[in-house]
Amino acid sequence: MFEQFRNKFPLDDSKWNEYTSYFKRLEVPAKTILLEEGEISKRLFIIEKGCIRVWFNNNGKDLTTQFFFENQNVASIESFVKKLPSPVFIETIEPAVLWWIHKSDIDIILEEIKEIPELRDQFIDKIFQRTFDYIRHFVSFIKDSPVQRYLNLIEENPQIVQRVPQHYIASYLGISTVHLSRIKSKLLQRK
Amino acid sequence: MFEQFRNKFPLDDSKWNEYTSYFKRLEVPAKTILLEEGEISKRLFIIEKGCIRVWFNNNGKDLTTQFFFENQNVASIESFVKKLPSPVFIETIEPAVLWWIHKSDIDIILEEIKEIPELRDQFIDKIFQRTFDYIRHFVSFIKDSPVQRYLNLIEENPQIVQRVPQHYIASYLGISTVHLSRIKSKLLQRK
DNA sequence: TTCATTTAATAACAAATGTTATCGTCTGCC
DNA sequence: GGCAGACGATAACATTTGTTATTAAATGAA
Repeated sequence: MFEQFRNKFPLDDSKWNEYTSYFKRLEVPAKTILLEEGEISKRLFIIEKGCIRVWFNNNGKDLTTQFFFENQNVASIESFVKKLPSPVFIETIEPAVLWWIHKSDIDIILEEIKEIPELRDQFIDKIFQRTFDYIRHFVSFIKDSPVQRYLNLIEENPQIVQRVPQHYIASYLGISTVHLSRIKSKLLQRK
Repeated sequence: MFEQFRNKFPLDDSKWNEYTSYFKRLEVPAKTILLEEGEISKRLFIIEKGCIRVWFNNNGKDLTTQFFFENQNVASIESFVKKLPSPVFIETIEPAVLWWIHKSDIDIILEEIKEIPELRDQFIDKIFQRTFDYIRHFVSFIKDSPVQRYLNLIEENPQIVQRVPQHYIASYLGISTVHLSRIKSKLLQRK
């Protein structure tokens, strides 16, 4: 699982082995809740196989805010970083193989990593990049119509359209399931 | 201008004086464009007095994405960090007194600061916090109705409602000027 | 002050989107 | 194989929101 990342980290083998040994493997069925709303996020997950959504309950309806797939890492980020109750659920969509690491272990790794300029800068870049991604996502919400957002999704994130049930996608796009269904059928007519 | 921040930075006076000397004062009228769309953002602004908006042109209509007030700092963040053309304009709303620092000077300061654990962690916290703020803002967009978003704005950011022309606020809320006007009059009726 | 410009309110109408309900299909499980 | 539950399409209708046009008020510059 971790070999593919090996060359990204200028660490000697003993450190590398120590760090990877912190991760535990976890196999779960579809619709498994990995983090409850209100719980403090203490585990960071890396997805070996499967797909995960982040969502929250809004007046009885669930709103999905993010999807994650193979090789991505998932946590309720503010809860994880600041030890606050999570505003969201984290739940598998498909049966999944995951690796997770405890917050306290990550903290140990980070303290050490922050002393190595190259890795520290890599870490800072990652946080920045995450911010930029959120900004992009946000801007597309105020800029694009639902139809355009759906077309963007097909273009930029085909995995979501292919692997995720449609009603989750609808709430991710900020529209009702009925409306998404209408959008799809109108797009089909044009072809 | 900078004395108020002095105690936040564990630096000796010589470093402090060097760093603050990088900043230049700038006084501009209302509706001054500080950064053009397409331009690479090379200046970070700190607002001593006045108010600024960040916006972009979407099919002939301008969409405002952010407002900034006294003591906040402003740049087209991804453009500034990655030296890419800015997708947005930065423009004063009121006559303003600003202090700005060149990207190359910030880079010098950051390189030094990253070696001081306390300041480095402060910097990392700032980036995280910015991300969390974007997430919050984004979530309120998919979660709340325009009426609720307007009420939140009054509650959480009264400065915006008080100092910013209403048509900018409308686009910031993701609605038309007419709709915002309707919302206001309906809220007045209820009282 | 005066005039042009900007800003905000409102009405009338159009378009987009949500809601509820129904039906058919698919899927996983016993 | 059959059944319950999940999923998606569609229709009918309701509500929200946008568009365009008009008017009035506020603002700023000469």
